[in-house]
Amino acid sequence: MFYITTAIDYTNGAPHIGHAYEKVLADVLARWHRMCGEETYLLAGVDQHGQKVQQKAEAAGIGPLQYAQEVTLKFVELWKRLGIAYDGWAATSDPRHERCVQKILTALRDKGCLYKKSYKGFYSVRQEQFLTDKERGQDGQFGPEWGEVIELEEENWYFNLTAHIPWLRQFVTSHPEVVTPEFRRQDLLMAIERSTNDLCISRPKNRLSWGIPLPFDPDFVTYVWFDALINYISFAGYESGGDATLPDFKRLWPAACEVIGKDILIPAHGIYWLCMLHAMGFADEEMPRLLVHGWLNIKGEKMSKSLGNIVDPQELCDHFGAEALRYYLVRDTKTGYDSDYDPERLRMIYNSELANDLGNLANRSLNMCMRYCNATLHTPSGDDEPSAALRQSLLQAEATFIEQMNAYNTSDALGALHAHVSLCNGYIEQKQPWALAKDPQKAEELQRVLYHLLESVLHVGFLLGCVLPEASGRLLGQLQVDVAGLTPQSLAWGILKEGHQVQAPSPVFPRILTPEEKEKMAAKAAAKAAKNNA
RNA sequence: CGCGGGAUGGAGCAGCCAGGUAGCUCGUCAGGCUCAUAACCUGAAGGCCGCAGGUUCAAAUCCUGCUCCCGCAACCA
Repeated sequence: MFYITTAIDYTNGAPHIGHAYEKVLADVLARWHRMCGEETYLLAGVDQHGQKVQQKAEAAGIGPLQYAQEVTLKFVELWKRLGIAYDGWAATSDPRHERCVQKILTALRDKGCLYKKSYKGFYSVRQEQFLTDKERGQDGQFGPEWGEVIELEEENWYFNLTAHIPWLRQFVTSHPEVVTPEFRRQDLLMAIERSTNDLCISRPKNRLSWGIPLPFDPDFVTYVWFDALINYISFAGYESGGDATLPDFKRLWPAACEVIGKDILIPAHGIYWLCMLHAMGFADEEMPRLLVHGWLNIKGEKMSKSLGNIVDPQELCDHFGAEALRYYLVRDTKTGYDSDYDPERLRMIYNSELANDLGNLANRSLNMCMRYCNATLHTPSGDDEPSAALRQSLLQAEATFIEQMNAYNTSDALGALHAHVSLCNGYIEQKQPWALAKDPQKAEELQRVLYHLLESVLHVGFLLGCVLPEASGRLLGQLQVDVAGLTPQSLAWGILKEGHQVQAPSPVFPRILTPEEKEKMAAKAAAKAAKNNA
């Protein structure tokens, strides 16, 4: 079982390109494992509670649930548009989740992991939060942005996080596979050394009402992380009491891959979450594995509302198509590292690798098959050096693809496929099938060439299915092959059978044109029309 | 001296760990081909591999120092 989760997105604003990247990455990995014949479960969802949602809802003059649901809809629409095929949906206002959170809280309190204590400090009424020295300005005072600052004493519930830190240190040290990439694990190890405080897990209701009430102290709601992180197990069926609408926890857990951003590794997932699970009684081998991705910057700058450089993924889909965006995101980003979003690169990579190289390869190969061989393929008899080299190249590309996908390295995996596509285009120049077609003596060689090309397109098109499900389907449709039951591991040369019939091609990856190019094309078409009329 | 990442032809990157002709994608220029989505193939131009030292027969690669850029800096409830 490959149980893969994504960070649940906070519903205080519309999704941006960074949200899209994470879901696309997770979806590609999930589709990859499904394709390999592994039972797979992809969980996505939204984090709906908390102060920011409450504030935004108040500003909008509606209830927090309604506000959260409206924003949730934007996420759901985007995932649909991007083809994110999740099996479970984790919305934290779901009663099944709330029940689970409360069960866990009760169990932890009974175990003695939670305690209540009082805290006194400076509190900003306007921002509704306690302030620390970090918020003080140069002059040592709290700035005007905090409004009225008062001293306040408040009781709250705490989780005995520090009691679990020695275990965590030992666990993360001795299990390097728990965090990918490795340099993030180093960050985590350093952060663990700085973890010296317990975690406050409640908010008084008079301050924050939009949350899950503590089952043993109704004046408080649950702190948002203690609520949100639990989604990974609550929606996997943990302590569900046999709820048939939820999966069987024993089958799913532990998560093979929790996809998160670098911003929430420390402290949320790397420290809180692992310690929470440990406190609940999960053993070392029941801990999830974290896949930490980087951020998308916009032309070298951090994406932020104040810079006004937020990129709307829906608009990108309108412009370039959802699959072009999917390909770009997982091809141009080295998993784990930051990358720079640039629509010019999107266009460039799509046009070059998909339209010009793969799409055109499929198109020209199919077309030659139609023209020269009556749409009929024949298994090759005889061999030659370039054809043998092509088969070797394909074998190599597939091995690399499998290896890199399993290592979450989508970019190099796709790069390997593209390398083979390039080789195929060179092979065509070398063999010149249009010349072979003119010589009846060369019929056998011609058939061999076309067979090698289409078998290649078939293999590449099939593997690409985890990134471009729709385009892959159309490609395979034109080849008239059914890949049901096929896995990357069982992919062997010779899927196309003697006498196989193919379809007339139509471009699977139409070029994305710039406005200038479009104009040029239109002018040319007009000139042609005028000529035809004359 | 807080931690980490980076500086490689016009752009984006690989190579560095295990020193030995500087490679890839895009762009530019020139050819070729005509099956194809103004696509494809071949070739060329373009880099003192951030700076300065050192080790070595040999340094983008190892060591030392420096400059510049970029993140992170938990807890702050």
